[in-house]
Parts: sequence; structure tokens; C-alpha cells
Amino acid sequence: MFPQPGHDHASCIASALRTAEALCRRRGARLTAQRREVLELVWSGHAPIGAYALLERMREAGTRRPAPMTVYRALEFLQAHGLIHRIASLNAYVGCIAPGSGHGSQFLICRSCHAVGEVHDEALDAALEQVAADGGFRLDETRVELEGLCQRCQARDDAHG
Amino acid sequence: MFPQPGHDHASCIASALRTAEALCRRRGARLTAQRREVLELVWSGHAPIGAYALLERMREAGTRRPAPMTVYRALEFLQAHGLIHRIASLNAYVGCIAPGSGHGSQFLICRSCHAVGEVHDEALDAALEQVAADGGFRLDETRVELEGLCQRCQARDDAHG
DNA sequence: CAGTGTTATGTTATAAAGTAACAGCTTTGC
DNA sequence: GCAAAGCTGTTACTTTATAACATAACACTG
Repeated sequence: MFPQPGHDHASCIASALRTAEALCRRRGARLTAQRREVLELVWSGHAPIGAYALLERMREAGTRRPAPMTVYRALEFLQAHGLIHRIASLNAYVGCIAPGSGHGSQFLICRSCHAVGEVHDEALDAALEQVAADGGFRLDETRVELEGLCQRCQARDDAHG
Repeated sequence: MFPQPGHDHASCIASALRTAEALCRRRGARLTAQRREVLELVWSGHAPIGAYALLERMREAGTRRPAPMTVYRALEFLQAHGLIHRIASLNAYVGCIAPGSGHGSQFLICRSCHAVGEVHDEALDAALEQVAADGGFRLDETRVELEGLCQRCQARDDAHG
């Protein structure tokens, strides 16, 4: 759900990159240096990051000064292959925790610390499909964004008033 | 769900305005001429409409030439009172079919005709709450956007290839 | 390995969506 | 009628995203 507070995030990133490489190899998709860099930056935290923030980071990091298009194109590729998700209500992107499984987008979004937790709930999937079926609707894509307070921020609230 | 093809839309709009007026009166909220106009324009169709499209319509219709802020402020008011919903993935707004019931935002979005159908599903609500509870998450707001093809567009697809 | 089609990147310009900040006007309630 | 609160106007600006066209890298084929 939400990432553990003190988890080893470096290995988080490394694992995401390995998975992405494997997945792209399998599909014959080209995970170029640029796309890889964007993916890595998206994974630099478990909070969603915007396209222009990514751009800024790339400029800080490298010698190149990429244009917005560059970032958007990389994001488009990564999304197309299910490596990242876009959080529509935030205009921002996060790494997908289960790439390649062709699932929908289900997120818990903490309005206090801005962390997001990706969810994968079968009962919810079933409910979504049922709703679509009831409406005679052919479902292509699902997007669920739940906004509230994560456990840690609730605790902090209780403590500090 | 989705509006009937040949329904009397004028009465749709009228009813939405009446409901809004009643609701605002009950709450002591001021549904001013401007807000009313925006609400009416949002209700001019069952497809979501963007802030700048609304602006354009207001300019065509009236003698005033409102600035973007004007529209955004009206939209903010209407949203705050649950009279309209924002569809995050489209940056656009639609009239709410059940104002005042304090529900979440659940939509079927047709990617072909761009109509949206608002849904109100208890099983889905329950599933969303369950997901939040499982994650120890305090749920404030829910947003569900399902993308696909509405019944009519499926039929059209089948016919024309 | 030259030639060719395809995919990726670069570049410039611009569109689209949303907000900050401050001034002036209306309504409401006393 | 007057003050407080709430609404509107206006200017300027930020943030997010895309169109259009040029160049470069790759990868397949003969």
C-alpha cells in the first residue's frame, strides 16, 4: 500500500529499473537512456512528480537541457508500457509497482504528506466491472483516486492537535 | 447512467437550475446571476465542458467579456456545493445529477462520443471504503473515472466496422 | 555496407488550464 | 446608513501540455 517509512529506497529504484529493462526486452521496446533517466527520476520518491519538476531535475543533473517535449515523450512511452501511472487529479506521475500486469490505476493519495499508495484490489476491480456492465459500457480503462489521510499523517494529527 | 438519446434536454437544464436554486436557498448560499449562467452552460450538454469553452460561450452570449478567473470562481462555488463535478482526466466539468447527497465522483466516460454518465453505485462505494480501510486510510474524497465505449457507440462500431 | 524505412530526439513556438494579488462593487445585517 | 462580508473585475502570470517540423540513430534488406 504505502511504502514503509524507513525502507531501502535505493533498492526500490534499482528493482524498478531492472523490471523495466526485462519487460522492455521481452517486448522489443527500446528503453533508451533518456527514458531510463525519466523512469529513474519518477522513482526517486514515492510521491508523484510533475513533468516540469522532472525537467528541472534533468537540467540539474545533466549537461543537456531538454525541452518539455522530451520529458512528455518519455512519460508517454513509460505510460504506454505500464511502467508509470499518471495521477490525473495532480497532473503528476508515479512509478507503477506491478508493471506488465495490465491493471487499472488505483491510488490512495495523502493530502498531507502527498505520498501515494498504489492499490490492487480484486473486489474493487469486480465492483468497477459490475458498474460498467450495468451501464452496458465497454470498459477500457479504470482510474480510481482516493484522497484522504494516510495512517502516519492521521497519527501526527492526533498528536499535534 | 447515460442520458437517453432523444430526451427533453431543456427540461433537464430547467430542473437542474431549480434544484440548484432550492439547494442554495436552503443553505444560504448565493446563486448569483453569473454562477447561474455558468451552471446553465455546464448543463447545456451531458458532455463535460472545459473552463475556457465556458468562457467562450459566455462571450458569445453576453455583452460582458469575462476573464478566466470569473469562470473559475463560479466553478469553484458550484463544485463546493456539489452542483457540478470536475472530471480530472479531462480538465472539464459536468452537472451533477444528484446535488446535495454528498456522494463521491463516479463516471463512465465514452471515448468516442465524449458523453459521460454519472453513476451512483453502493457496492462500488463499499468497495472503495473497504480499500481505504484495509490501508488504514482516512477517506475524504473518492474519484472514479471509467473510460470506454458507451452502448450506442458500441452499436455504431459493430455496424460500421 | 549502402540504401531505406522506422523510430527516437531536438527545437521552436504556441495552446490550454489555472492562479495570485489587489481594487472596486453589492449585499446583508445591524 | 454603515460596516463587514462576500462577490466581481482586472491585470499579470504560472503551470501544464502539444503542434509542427527538422535531424539523428537504429535496424532491416538486398
